[in-house]
Amino acid sequence: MANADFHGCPVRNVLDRIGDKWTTLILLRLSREPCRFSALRRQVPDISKRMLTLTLRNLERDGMISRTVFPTKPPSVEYALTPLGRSILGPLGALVLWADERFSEIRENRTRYDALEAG
Amino acid sequence: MANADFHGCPVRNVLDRIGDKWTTLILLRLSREPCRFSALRRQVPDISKRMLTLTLRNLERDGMISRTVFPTKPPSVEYALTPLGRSILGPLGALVLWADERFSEIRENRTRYDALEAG
DNA sequence: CCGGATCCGACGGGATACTG
DNA sequence: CAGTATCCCGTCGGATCCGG
Repeated sequence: MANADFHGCPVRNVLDRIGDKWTTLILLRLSREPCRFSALRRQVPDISKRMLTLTLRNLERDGMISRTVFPTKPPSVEYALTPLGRSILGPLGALVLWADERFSEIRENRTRYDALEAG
Repeated sequence: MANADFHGCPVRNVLDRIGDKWTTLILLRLSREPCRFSALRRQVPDISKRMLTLTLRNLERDGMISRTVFPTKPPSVEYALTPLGRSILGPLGALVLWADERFSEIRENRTRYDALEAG
């Protein structure tokens, strides 16, 4: 297994999750209401079936979301946040807020930096 | 340029940074006091010169840290948080706290999930 | 409808050697 | 001391096809 030296670091484990491409978007979507697979696909634009499945599996493995199968025909599956999953919404929301407030400033910094580099 | 569709999303831009392997560790280290290149290398275990340089450059480009060159011989360079960089410590700290509090629970969930998969 | 299996390109990041 | 340049490999993630 790779990165064996990081298995014991809580911060790295959490950042590896929320830092990936889709996890945060899924969590934010599920924070509004439980959601089925197909509905998630439509509401999280551009995600592939493969990555949606993998992201949901990882979140389920961590105990952040629950997976409920309804034996209808064809079957339907509903995903919802667990208490553990809901508990990260606070810290995550603070970060999202920070991003919204400061991003224009960051973007200005980047263009200015890049302009100086070009000269 | 890749991921052109994400350039306008504040959340993705921020998560792409703090989600990478070293940025958060650097920020936390600099939150205690300004620090020189070599000191950072020693205090952030296992980081390579290459990745330390790249991470610092990205943070400087975003305006999160400042870079001050002292024309001594040999030269020394000091990195420090800017006000913008300091402003993310709150949200980041909340996340780190959450990680520390919940990681044991997450790890138990993972081992239980993996045990069921194996059976 | 909800996935799993496979193939493949792109990118992050480590190791190493060189520079001012 | 503080980087830069090059090579290389593992992983992430998209596309596609197959199955219950």
